[in-house]
Amino acid sequence: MLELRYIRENAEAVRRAIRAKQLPDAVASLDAVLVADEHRRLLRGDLESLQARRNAASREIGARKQRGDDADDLMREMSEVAAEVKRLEERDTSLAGQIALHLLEIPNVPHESVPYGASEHDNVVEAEHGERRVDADLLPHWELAERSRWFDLEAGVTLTGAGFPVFKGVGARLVRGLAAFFLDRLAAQGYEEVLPPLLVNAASATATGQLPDKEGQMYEVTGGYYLIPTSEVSVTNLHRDQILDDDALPLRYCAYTPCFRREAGSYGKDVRGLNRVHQFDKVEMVQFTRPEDSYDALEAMTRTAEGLLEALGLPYRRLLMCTGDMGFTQAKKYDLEVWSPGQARWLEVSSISNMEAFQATRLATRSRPGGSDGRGKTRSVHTLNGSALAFPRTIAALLETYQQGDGSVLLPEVLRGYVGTDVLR
RNA sequence: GGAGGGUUGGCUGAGUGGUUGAAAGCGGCGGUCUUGAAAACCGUUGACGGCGCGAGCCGUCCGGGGGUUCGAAUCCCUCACCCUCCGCCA
Repeated sequence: MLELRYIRENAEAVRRAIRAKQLPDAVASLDAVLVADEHRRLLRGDLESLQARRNAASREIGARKQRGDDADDLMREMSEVAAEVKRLEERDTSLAGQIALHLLEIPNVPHESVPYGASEHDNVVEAEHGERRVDADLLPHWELAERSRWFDLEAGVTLTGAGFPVFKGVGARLVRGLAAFFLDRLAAQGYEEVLPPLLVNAASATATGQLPDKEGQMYEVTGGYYLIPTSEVSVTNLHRDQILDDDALPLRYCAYTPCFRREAGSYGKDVRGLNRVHQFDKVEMVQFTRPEDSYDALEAMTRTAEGLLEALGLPYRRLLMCTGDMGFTQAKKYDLEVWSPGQARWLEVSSISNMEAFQATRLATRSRPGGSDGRGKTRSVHTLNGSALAFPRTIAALLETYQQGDGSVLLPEVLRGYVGTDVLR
Protein backbone atom coordinates (compact mmCIF):
# COMPACT_ATOMS: atom_id res chain seq x y z
CA MET A 1 0.00 0.00 0.00
CA LEU A 2 1.26 3.43 -0.92
CA GLU A 3 1.07 6.17 1.65
CA LEU A 4 -1.95 8.39 1.18
CA ARG A 5 0.16 11.52 1.40
CA TYR A 6 2.49 10.21 -1.30
CA ILE A 7 -0.47 9.54 -3.59
CA ARG A 8 -1.94 12.97 -2.91
CA GLU A 9 1.33 14.68 -3.76
CA ASN A 10 2.29 12.45 -6.70
CA ALA A 11 -1.04 11.60 -8.25
CA GLU A 12 0.21 11.78 -11.84
CA ALA A 13 3.25 9.63 -11.15
CA VAL A 14 0.97 7.04 -9.59
CA ARG A 15 -1.33 7.23 -12.61
CA ARG A 16 1.63 6.60 -14.93
CA ALA A 17 2.75 3.72 -12.72
CA ILE A 18 -0.67 2.10 -12.95
CA ARG A 19 -0.58 2.28 -16.74
CA ALA A 20 3.00 1.04 -16.87
CA LYS A 21 2.03 -1.94 -14.75
CA GLN A 22 -0.82 -2.71 -17.14
CA LEU A 23 -3.45 -2.46 -14.42
CA PRO A 24 -5.95 -0.03 -15.96
CA ASP A 25 -8.65 -0.90 -13.44
CA ALA A 26 -6.59 0.70 -10.72
CA VAL A 27 -7.08 4.11 -12.33
CA ALA A 28 -10.62 4.13 -10.97
CA SER A 29 -9.27 3.24 -7.53
CA LEU A 30 -6.80 6.09 -7.71
CA ASP A 31 -9.50 8.57 -8.68
CA ALA A 32 -11.75 7.26 -5.94
CA VAL A 33 -8.98 7.76 -3.39
CA LEU A 34 -8.23 11.29 -4.57
CA VAL A 35 -11.87 12.34 -4.50
CA ALA A 36 -12.61 10.73 -1.14
CA ASP A 37 -9.44 12.17 0.36
CA GLU A 38 -10.35 15.67 -0.79
CA HIS A 39 -13.85 15.32 0.64
CA ARG A 40 -12.57 13.89 3.84
CA ARG A 41 -10.09 16.65 4.52
CA LEU A 42 -12.77 19.28 4.00
CA LEU A 43 -15.11 17.36 6.26
CA ARG A 44 -12.48 16.95 8.94
CA GLY A 45 -11.96 20.68 9.08
CA ASP A 46 -15.57 21.10 10.19
CA LEU A 47 -15.57 18.03 12.35
CA GLU A 48 -12.43 18.88 14.24
CA SER A 49 -13.43 22.42 15.10
CA LEU A 50 -16.75 21.08 16.33
CA GLN A 51 -14.95 18.48 18.41
CA ALA A 52 -12.70 21.19 19.80
CA ARG A 53 -15.77 23.15 20.86
CA ARG A 54 -17.31 20.13 22.48
CA ASN A 55 -14.13 19.29 24.35
CA ALA A 56 -13.80 22.83 25.68
CA ALA A 57 -17.43 22.92 26.78
CA SER A 58 -17.19 19.53 28.46
CA ARG A 59 -14.22 20.73 30.43
CA GLU A 60 -16.15 23.84 31.42
CA ILE A 61 -19.12 21.73 32.52
CA GLY A 62 -16.83 19.58 34.60
CA ALA A 63 -15.28 22.65 36.21
CA ARG A 64 -18.67 24.19 37.03
CA LYS A 65 -19.99 20.99 38.56
CA GLN A 66 -16.92 20.72 40.70
CA ARG A 67 -17.73 24.16 42.07
CA GLY A 68 -21.36 23.17 42.44
CA ASP A 69 -22.50 25.62 39.75
CA ASP A 70 -25.25 25.00 37.24
CA ALA A 71 -24.33 23.89 33.69
CA ASP A 72 -27.68 23.04 32.17
CA ASP A 73 -27.45 25.69 29.45
CA LEU A 74 -24.11 24.41 28.20
CA MET A 75 -25.25 20.82 28.37
CA ARG A 76 -28.32 21.61 26.30
CA GLU A 77 -26.21 23.39 23.72
CA MET A 78 -23.66 20.58 23.58
CA SER A 79 -26.41 18.05 23.10
CA GLU A 80 -27.00 19.57 19.69
CA VAL A 81 -23.31 19.78 18.94
CA ALA A 82 -22.93 16.13 19.88
CA ALA A 83 -25.60 15.15 17.38
CA GLU A 84 -23.85 17.10 14.64
CA VAL A 85 -20.49 15.61 15.58
CA LYS A 86 -21.96 12.17 15.34
CA ARG A 87 -23.37 12.91 11.89
CA LEU A 88 -20.01 14.16 10.63
CA GLU A 89 -18.16 11.27 12.25
CA GLU A 90 -20.31 8.79 10.40
CA ARG A 91 -19.50 10.43 7.09
CA ASP A 92 -15.85 10.57 8.04
CA THR A 93 -15.80 6.87 8.89
CA SER A 94 -17.46 6.05 5.62
CA LEU A 95 -14.95 8.09 3.64
CA ALA A 96 -12.03 6.60 5.56
CA GLY A 97 -13.35 3.15 4.74
CA GLN A 98 -13.55 3.93 1.04
CA ILE A 99 -10.04 5.31 1.07
CA ALA A 100 -8.66 2.26 2.89
CA LEU A 101 -10.41 -0.07 0.48
CA HIS A 102 -9.19 1.63 -2.67
CA LEU A 103 -5.68 2.16 -1.34
CA LEU A 104 -5.28 -1.61 -1.36
CA GLU A 105 -6.09 -1.62 -5.07
CA ILE A 106 -3.33 0.78 -6.09
CA PRO A 107 -0.07 -0.94 -7.08
CA ASN A 108 3.44 0.03 -6.13
CA VAL A 109 5.32 2.50 -8.31
CA PRO A 110 8.16 1.01 -10.39
CA HIS A 111 11.67 2.30 -9.77
CA GLU A 112 13.02 4.60 -12.46
CA SER A 113 15.52 1.97 -13.58
CA VAL A 114 12.76 -0.48 -14.51
CA PRO A 115 12.16 -0.74 -18.26
CA TYR A 116 8.68 -0.07 -19.57
CA GLY A 117 6.98 -3.13 -21.00
CA ALA A 118 3.56 -4.60 -21.59
CA SER A 119 4.29 -8.25 -20.88
CA GLU A 120 6.92 -10.86 -20.13
CA HIS A 121 8.27 -10.42 -23.66
CA ASP A 122 9.63 -7.04 -22.66
CA ASN A 123 11.73 -8.31 -19.79
CA VAL A 124 15.41 -7.63 -20.26
CA VAL A 125 17.98 -10.41 -20.17
CA GLU A 126 20.75 -8.72 -18.27
CA ALA A 127 23.24 -11.51 -17.91
CA GLU A 128 23.79 -15.13 -18.77
CA HIS A 129 26.17 -17.29 -16.82
CA GLY A 130 27.63 -20.70 -17.58
CA GLU A 131 27.82 -23.00 -20.54
CA ARG A 132 24.44 -24.43 -21.44
CA ARG A 133 24.41 -28.14 -22.11
CA VAL A 134 22.58 -28.78 -25.38
CA ASP A 135 22.01 -32.36 -26.46
CA ALA A 136 18.80 -33.82 -27.82
CA ASP A 137 19.56 -37.11 -26.07
CA LEU A 138 19.36 -35.60 -22.61
CA LEU A 139 16.26 -36.72 -20.78
CA PRO A 140 13.80 -34.48 -18.97
CA HIS A 141 13.90 -34.93 -15.20
CA TRP A 142 10.58 -36.75 -15.01
CA GLU A 143 11.88 -39.52 -17.20
CA LEU A 144 15.02 -39.83 -15.11
CA ALA A 145 13.00 -39.95 -11.92
CA GLU A 146 10.53 -42.44 -13.31
CA ARG A 147 13.31 -44.97 -13.70
CA SER A 148 14.88 -44.34 -10.33
CA ARG A 149 11.89 -43.31 -8.21
CA TRP A 150 13.58 -40.24 -6.72
CA PHE A 151 10.19 -38.66 -6.66
CA ASP A 152 6.78 -40.08 -7.36
CA LEU A 153 4.04 -37.95 -8.86
CA GLU A 154 1.57 -40.84 -9.08
CA ALA A 155 1.77 -41.45 -5.35
CA GLY A 156 1.09 -37.77 -4.75
CA VAL A 157 -2.05 -38.00 -6.86
CA THR A 158 -3.26 -40.84 -4.68
CA LEU A 159 -2.46 -39.10 -1.44
CA THR A 160 -3.65 -35.65 -2.37
CA GLY A 161 -3.97 -34.75 -6.03
CA ALA A 162 -1.96 -33.61 -9.01
CA GLY A 163 0.95 -31.37 -8.18
CA PHE A 164 1.91 -32.89 -4.84
CA PRO A 165 5.10 -34.84 -5.50
CA VAL A 166 6.39 -37.46 -3.08
CA PHE A 167 10.18 -37.49 -2.77
CA LYS A 168 11.63 -40.83 -1.82
CA GLY A 169 14.91 -42.40 -0.86
CA VAL A 170 17.90 -40.54 -2.22
CA GLY A 171 15.49 -38.05 -3.78
CA ALA A 172 14.26 -37.10 -0.32
CA ARG A 173 17.87 -36.91 0.84
CA LEU A 174 18.61 -34.56 -2.03
CA VAL A 175 15.86 -32.20 -0.86
CA ARG A 176 17.16 -32.27 2.70
CA GLY A 177 20.74 -31.78 1.55
CA LEU A 178 19.82 -28.85 -0.66
CA ALA A 179 18.04 -27.17 2.22
CA ALA A 180 21.06 -27.51 4.48
CA PHE A 181 23.37 -26.35 1.71
CA PHE A 182 21.34 -23.22 0.98
CA LEU A 183 20.84 -22.36 4.65
CA ASP A 184 24.53 -22.78 5.45
CA ARG A 185 25.48 -20.48 2.60
CA LEU A 186 23.00 -17.84 3.70
CA ALA A 187 24.06 -18.08 7.34
CA ALA A 188 27.62 -17.39 6.21
CA GLN A 189 26.36 -14.19 4.62
CA GLY A 190 24.62 -12.95 7.72
CA TYR A 191 21.08 -14.19 7.26
CA GLU A 192 19.44 -15.36 10.48
CA GLU A 193 17.57 -18.61 10.06
CA VAL A 194 13.87 -18.60 10.90
CA LEU A 195 11.44 -21.50 11.08
CA PRO A 196 8.06 -19.79 10.88
CA PRO A 197 4.43 -20.96 10.97
CA LEU A 198 3.08 -22.30 7.69
CA LEU A 199 -0.38 -20.89 8.42
CA VAL A 200 -0.97 -17.17 8.64
CA ASN A 201 -4.01 -15.05 9.46
CA ALA A 202 -5.71 -12.65 7.08
CA ALA A 203 -3.96 -9.63 8.55
CA SER A 204 -0.56 -11.10 7.69
CA ALA A 205 -1.64 -12.08 4.19
CA THR A 206 -3.00 -8.59 3.64
CA ALA A 207 0.12 -6.87 4.91
CA THR A 208 2.41 -8.60 2.42
CA GLY A 209 -0.07 -8.18 -0.43
CA GLN A 210 -1.53 -11.66 -0.94
CA LEU A 211 -4.91 -10.31 0.07
CA PRO A 212 -7.16 -9.01 -1.25
CA ASP A 213 -5.91 -9.17 -4.83
CA LYS A 214 -4.29 -12.63 -4.96
CA GLU A 215 -6.70 -14.56 -2.80
CA GLY A 216 -7.09 -17.31 -5.39
CA GLN A 217 -3.41 -18.14 -5.13
CA MET A 218 -3.63 -19.37 -1.54
CA TYR A 219 -5.21 -22.38 0.10
CA GLU A 220 -7.55 -21.28 2.85
CA VAL A 221 -8.07 -23.57 5.82
CA THR A 222 -10.58 -23.79 8.66
CA GLY A 223 -10.28 -21.04 11.22
CA GLY A 224 -9.69 -18.28 8.71
CA TYR A 225 -6.04 -19.18 8.17
CA TYR A 226 -4.09 -19.41 4.94
CA LEU A 227 -1.32 -21.79 3.96
CA ILE A 228 1.67 -19.65 3.07
CA PRO A 229 2.42 -19.41 -0.67
CA THR A 230 5.95 -18.36 0.34
CA SER A 231 7.69 -17.84 3.66
CA GLU A 232 7.99 -14.19 2.67
CA VAL A 233 4.53 -13.87 4.21
CA SER A 234 5.47 -15.32 7.59
CA VAL A 235 8.88 -13.74 7.86
CA THR A 236 7.98 -10.27 6.64
CA ASN A 237 5.19 -10.16 9.21
CA LEU A 238 7.71 -10.80 11.97
CA HIS A 239 7.91 -7.04 12.46
CA ARG A 240 4.33 -6.01 11.79
CA ASP A 241 3.25 -3.09 13.98
CA GLN A 242 6.76 -2.52 15.28
CA ILE A 243 9.19 0.34 15.49
CA LEU A 244 12.66 -1.00 14.73
CA ASP A 245 16.01 0.45 15.69
CA ASP A 246 17.16 2.31 12.60
CA ASP A 247 20.79 1.82 13.62
CA ALA A 248 20.30 -1.96 13.76
CA LEU A 249 19.17 -2.20 10.13
CA PRO A 250 19.39 -4.09 7.90
CA LEU A 251 17.70 -7.14 9.42
CA ARG A 252 18.35 -10.21 7.31
CA TYR A 253 16.41 -13.44 7.62
CA CYS A 254 16.24 -16.68 5.74
CA ALA A 255 13.68 -19.44 6.05
CA TYR A 256 13.27 -22.93 4.69
CA THR A 257 9.61 -23.88 4.38
CA PRO A 258 7.12 -25.67 2.20
CA CYS A 259 5.04 -23.33 0.04
CA PHE A 260 1.48 -23.95 -1.08
CA ARG A 261 0.02 -22.52 -4.27
CA ARG A 262 -3.19 -23.24 -6.05
CA GLU A 263 -1.81 -22.14 -9.43
CA ALA A 264 -5.18 -22.46 -11.12
CA GLY A 265 -5.33 -22.40 -14.88
CA SER A 266 -1.97 -23.77 -15.92
CA TYR A 267 -1.56 -26.79 -18.17
CA GLY A 268 0.57 -28.54 -20.77
CA LYS A 269 4.34 -28.69 -20.67
CA ASP A 270 4.35 -26.10 -17.89
CA VAL A 271 3.10 -28.68 -15.42
CA ARG A 272 5.11 -31.71 -16.47
CA GLY A 273 7.24 -33.21 -13.74
CA LEU A 274 8.38 -30.69 -11.18
CA ASN A 275 7.88 -27.66 -13.40
CA ARG A 276 4.83 -26.48 -11.53
CA VAL A 277 3.46 -28.03 -8.37
CA HIS A 278 1.06 -27.06 -5.61
CA GLN A 279 3.39 -27.81 -2.73
CA PHE A 280 7.11 -27.19 -2.91
CA ASP A 281 10.03 -26.29 -0.69
CA LYS A 282 11.88 -23.03 -0.91
CA VAL A 283 14.53 -21.15 0.98
CA GLU A 284 13.64 -17.49 1.12
CA MET A 285 15.65 -14.39 2.00
CA VAL A 286 13.95 -11.40 3.60
CA GLN A 287 15.47 -8.06 4.49
CA PHE A 288 14.35 -4.93 6.29
CA THR A 289 16.57 -2.01 5.29
CA ARG A 290 16.85 1.74 5.56
CA PRO A 291 15.23 3.43 2.56
CA GLU A 292 18.56 4.67 1.25
CA ASP A 293 20.07 1.17 1.33
CA SER A 294 17.39 -0.93 -0.31
CA TYR A 295 18.69 -0.88 -3.88
CA ASP A 296 22.18 -1.89 -2.85
CA ALA A 297 20.55 -4.65 -0.83
CA LEU A 298 18.57 -5.76 -3.88
CA GLU A 299 21.76 -6.13 -5.92
CA ALA A 300 23.53 -7.97 -3.11
CA MET A 301 20.59 -10.29 -2.59
CA THR A 302 20.51 -11.07 -6.29
CA ARG A 303 24.21 -11.83 -6.25
CA THR A 304 23.66 -14.16 -3.31
CA ALA A 305 21.03 -16.14 -5.18
CA GLU A 306 23.23 -16.22 -8.28
CA GLY A 307 26.08 -17.47 -6.13
CA LEU A 308 24.03 -20.51 -5.19
CA LEU A 309 23.42 -21.40 -8.81
CA GLU A 310 27.09 -20.88 -9.57
CA ALA A 311 28.10 -23.11 -6.68
CA LEU A 312 25.82 -25.80 -8.06
CA GLY A 313 27.32 -25.32 -11.50
CA LEU A 314 23.96 -24.60 -13.10
CA PRO A 315 23.88 -22.22 -16.07
CA TYR A 316 21.40 -19.42 -15.53
CA ARG A 317 20.36 -16.03 -16.74
CA ARG A 318 19.19 -12.93 -14.93
CA LEU A 319 16.14 -11.04 -16.14
CA LEU A 320 15.18 -7.54 -15.16
CA MET A 321 11.41 -7.57 -15.10
CA CYS A 322 9.63 -4.86 -17.05
CA THR A 323 6.87 -2.70 -15.57
CA GLY A 324 4.11 -4.88 -17.00
CA ASP A 325 5.38 -8.18 -15.64
CA MET A 326 6.61 -7.48 -12.17
CA GLY A 327 3.59 -7.66 -9.99
CA PHE A 328 1.51 -5.51 -7.78
CA THR A 329 3.74 -4.93 -4.78
CA GLN A 330 7.17 -4.63 -6.36
CA ALA A 331 9.17 -1.56 -7.27
CA LYS A 332 11.92 -3.56 -8.94
CA LYS A 333 12.37 -7.26 -9.51
CA TYR A 334 14.88 -9.67 -10.96
CA ASP A 335 14.12 -13.22 -11.98
CA LEU A 336 16.77 -15.91 -12.19
CA GLU A 337 16.13 -18.67 -14.67
CA VAL A 338 18.08 -21.88 -14.69
CA TRP A 339 18.81 -23.83 -17.87
CA SER A 340 16.92 -27.09 -18.18
CA PRO A 341 18.87 -29.14 -20.75
CA GLY A 342 16.41 -32.03 -20.78
CA GLN A 343 13.60 -29.67 -21.76
CA ALA A 344 15.76 -27.15 -23.63
CA ARG A 345 14.14 -24.25 -21.85
CA TRP A 346 14.69 -21.78 -19.04
CA LEU A 347 12.98 -22.35 -15.68
CA GLU A 348 12.39 -19.63 -13.12
CA VAL A 349 14.00 -20.59 -9.82
CA SER A 350 14.29 -17.26 -8.08
CA SER A 351 12.63 -13.93 -7.93
CA ILE A 352 14.25 -11.11 -6.00
CA SER A 353 12.27 -7.96 -5.31
CA ASN A 354 12.43 -4.62 -3.62
CA MET A 355 9.05 -3.54 -2.30
CA GLU A 356 10.42 -0.25 -0.99
CA ALA A 357 7.92 1.00 1.62
CA PHE A 358 4.90 -0.62 0.00
CA GLN A 359 4.70 -3.59 2.36
CA ALA A 360 6.11 -1.69 5.33
CA THR A 361 3.23 0.77 5.11
CA ARG A 362 0.67 -2.01 5.39
CA LEU A 363 2.79 -3.73 7.99
CA ALA A 364 3.19 -0.52 10.00
CA THR A 365 6.86 -1.39 10.31
CA ARG A 366 8.86 1.75 10.96
CA SER A 367 12.32 2.48 12.26
CA ARG A 368 13.73 5.14 14.49
CA PRO A 369 17.30 6.33 14.86
CA GLY A 370 18.51 5.59 18.37
CA GLY A 371 16.29 2.55 18.82
CA SER A 372 12.61 1.83 19.27
CA ASP A 373 12.56 3.96 22.42
CA GLY A 374 14.85 6.67 21.10
CA ARG A 375 13.97 10.22 20.19
CA GLY A 376 14.42 10.33 16.45
CA LYS A 377 11.52 10.64 14.06
CA THR A 378 10.01 7.37 12.85
CA ARG A 379 10.16 6.51 9.16
CA SER A 380 9.16 3.64 6.95
CA VAL A 381 11.61 0.83 6.34
CA HIS A 382 12.04 -0.90 3.00
CA THR A 383 11.40 -4.62 2.62
CA LEU A 384 12.96 -7.02 0.14
CA ASN A 385 12.74 -10.71 -0.48
CA GLY A 386 14.18 -13.27 -2.80
CA SER A 387 14.22 -17.00 -3.35
CA ALA A 388 17.41 -18.85 -2.61
CA LEU A 389 16.15 -21.00 -4.18
CA ALA A 390 12.89 -22.71 -5.12
CA PHE A 391 13.52 -26.45 -4.96
CA PRO A 392 11.54 -28.26 -7.68
CA ARG A 393 13.00 -26.53 -10.69
CA THR A 394 16.45 -26.42 -9.14
CA ILE A 395 16.18 -30.18 -8.72
CA ALA A 396 14.89 -30.55 -12.27
CA ALA A 397 17.90 -28.65 -13.60
CA LEU A 398 20.31 -30.55 -11.38
CA LEU A 399 19.05 -33.95 -12.51
CA GLU A 400 19.01 -32.98 -16.17
CA THR A 401 22.34 -31.18 -16.14
CA TYR A 402 24.28 -33.87 -14.32
CA GLN A 403 22.65 -36.92 -15.84
CA GLN A 404 24.92 -39.64 -17.18
CA GLY A 405 24.34 -42.08 -20.01
CA ASP A 406 23.10 -44.80 -17.66
CA GLY A 407 20.41 -42.59 -16.15
CA SER A 408 22.33 -41.87 -12.97
CA VAL A 409 23.18 -38.35 -11.82
CA LEU A 410 26.66 -37.25 -10.77
CA LEU A 411 26.14 -34.64 -8.06
CA PRO A 412 28.18 -31.43 -8.03
CA GLU A 413 30.86 -31.61 -5.38
CA VAL A 414 29.37 -29.04 -3.04
CA LEU A 415 26.30 -31.23 -2.53
CA ARG A 416 27.96 -34.59 -2.00
CA GLY A 417 28.58 -34.17 1.70
CA TYR A 418 25.07 -32.88 2.24
CA VAL A 419 23.36 -35.68 0.35
CA GLY A 420 25.73 -38.37 1.52
CA THR A 421 26.56 -39.74 -1.90
CA ASP A 422 28.31 -38.74 -5.10
CA VAL A 423 25.88 -40.31 -7.49
CA LEU A 424 22.12 -40.61 -7.53
CA ARG A 425 21.01 -43.95 -8.88
C1' G B 1 -13.86 -29.75 25.24
C1' G B 2 -14.97 -27.33 30.56
C1' A B 3 -14.08 -23.11 34.18
C1' G B 4 -12.00 -18.56 35.31
C1' G B 5 -8.79 -14.16 34.48
C1' G B 6 -6.83 -10.61 31.20
C1' U B 7 -5.76 -6.96 26.74
C1' U B 8 -3.27 0.52 28.92
C1' G B 9 2.66 4.27 26.08
C1' G B 10 9.56 1.20 23.78
C1' C B 11 8.85 -2.28 28.49
C1' U B 12 6.58 -3.42 33.55
C1' G B 13 2.29 -1.64 35.60
C1' A B 14 -1.55 2.05 38.22
C1' G B 15 -6.04 3.93 36.99
C1' U B 16 -14.35 2.45 37.57
C1' G B 17 -17.43 8.74 34.23
C1' G B 18 -14.90 15.46 34.40
C1' U B 19 -8.15 19.54 32.33
C1' U B 20 -6.03 11.54 32.35
C1' G B 21 -2.57 11.11 26.56
C1' A B 22 -2.92 8.68 30.94
C1' A B 23 0.47 7.65 38.08
C1' A B 24 4.91 5.10 39.24
C1' G B 25 9.13 2.33 37.88
C1' C B 26 12.39 0.72 33.89
C1' G B 27 14.47 2.13 29.34
C1' G B 28 15.85 6.49 26.02
C1' C B 29 17.66 11.65 25.59
C1' G B 30 19.89 16.23 27.92
C1' G B 31 22.32 18.11 32.21
C1' U B 32 24.81 18.40 37.32
C1' C B 33 28.76 15.87 39.78
C1' U B 34 33.55 13.24 38.08
C1' U B 35 40.38 13.13 35.41
C1' G B 36 36.92 9.58 32.81
C1' A B 37 33.06 6.14 33.70
C1' A B 38 29.51 4.16 37.03
C1' A B 39 26.28 5.55 40.91
C1' A B 40 23.35 9.50 42.65
C1' C B 41 20.47 13.78 41.59
C1' C B 42 17.67 17.33 38.19
C1' G B 43 15.07 17.92 33.70
C1' U B 44 12.97 15.67 29.53
C1' U B 45 10.70 11.66 26.62
C1' G B 46 4.03 8.35 22.89
C1' A B 47 1.93 7.27 17.97
C1' C B 48 -0.89 8.88 13.92
C1' G B 49 -3.35 12.71 11.12
C1' G B 50 -4.90 17.84 9.60
C1' C B 51 -3.76 23.13 9.35
C1' G B 52 0.37 26.86 9.34
C1' C B 53 6.37 29.81 6.03
C1' G B 54 7.14 29.32 11.17
C1' A B 55 6.91 29.56 16.76
C1' G B 56 2.76 26.57 16.97
C1' C B 57 -2.56 25.18 16.94
C1' C B 58 -6.29 21.38 16.51
C1' G B 59 -8.05 16.36 16.27
C1' U B 60 -7.88 10.96 16.95
C1' C B 61 -5.86 6.87 19.62
C1' C B 62 -5.91 2.96 26.53
C1' G B 63 -7.21 -4.96 21.74
C1' G B 64 -11.33 -4.23 17.20
C1' G B 65 -16.43 -2.57 16.33
C1' G B 66 -21.02 -0.51 18.25
C1' G B 67 -23.90 1.96 22.29
C1' U B 68 -25.09 5.27 26.80
C1' U B 69 -23.53 10.53 28.16
C1' C B 70 -22.64 17.52 27.65
C1' G B 71 -18.18 14.39 28.67
C1' A B 72 -15.74 7.29 28.48
C1' A B 73 -9.31 4.08 29.52
C1' U B 74 -13.37 4.03 33.10
C1' C B 75 -20.55 2.02 32.24
C1' C B 76 -23.32 -1.44 28.50
C1' C B 77 -23.30 -4.83 24.02
C1' U B 78 -20.36 -7.55 20.63
C1' C B 79 -16.06 -9.70 18.28
C1' A B 80 -10.96 -11.07 18.35
C1' C B 81 -6.75 -12.41 20.83
C1' C B 82 -3.82 -13.78 25.23
C1' C B 83 -3.15 -16.20 30.04
C1' U B 84 -4.22 -19.79 34.18
C1' C B 85 -6.43 -24.41 35.87
C1' C B 86 -8.87 -29.18 34.46
C1' G B 87 -9.48 -32.81 30.46
C1' C B 88 -7.29 -34.74 25.94
C1' C B 89 -2.81 -35.11 23.09
C1' A B 90 2.63 -35.09 19.66
